[in-house]
Amino acid sequence: MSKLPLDFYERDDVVLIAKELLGKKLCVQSAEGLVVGKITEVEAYAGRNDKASHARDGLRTERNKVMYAKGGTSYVYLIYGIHHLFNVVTNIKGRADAVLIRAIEPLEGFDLMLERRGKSKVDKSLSSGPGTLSQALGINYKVHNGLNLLDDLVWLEDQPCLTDDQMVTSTRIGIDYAGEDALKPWRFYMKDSVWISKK
DNA sequence: AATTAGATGTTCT
DNA sequence: GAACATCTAATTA
Repeated sequence: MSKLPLDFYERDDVVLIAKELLGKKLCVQSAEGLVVGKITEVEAYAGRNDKASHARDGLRTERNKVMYAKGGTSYVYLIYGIHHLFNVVTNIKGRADAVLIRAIEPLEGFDLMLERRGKSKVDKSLSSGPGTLSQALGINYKVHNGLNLLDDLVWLEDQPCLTDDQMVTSTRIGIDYAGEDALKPWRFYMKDSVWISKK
């Protein structure tokens, strides 16, 4: 039930933090109600030496500037003109690491998620994918970008970490433009979960 | 079951 | 103007 503290986010190892985020609870409060999901799939993006990151080569733009904020900040942006992707900024201020949340298992607020997704049944398609999860949680890049995850709008709650044999490691999705960095094994998902974007 | 195409809008060259 | 950390429906097999 306790929120992840600043210390958790400000460490200098995105890959480790990404792995530890598996199984944690992601909570979003809105006027319509509270929605909670368990994180089942993540990807790590490093501020340095990672061509797949928006912050590659120290690049600083209007869009990615929140990646340089302190750990425990949200980074939400629009992709393909349609989907809102939710990231957790990590590392200290000035170091642009981030973890992309790619899938969740719904825990609370089923009705609200179904309504927002225009669905009538709870199944894998409700929130297994970075775009659909944001829709289910009501995350919008104009509203939820640059928020402090220690506040009461969007936050993460602690849960036991998984062991390495409870997770699967793979390359990241949709970053073919990144050259050899596309081969980095920085995507992690829960082995025994159905709530995964794809194997 | 697997592959393809179209949607959509913001950012960066 | 091209590319983009995607999803879905429609098409092909």
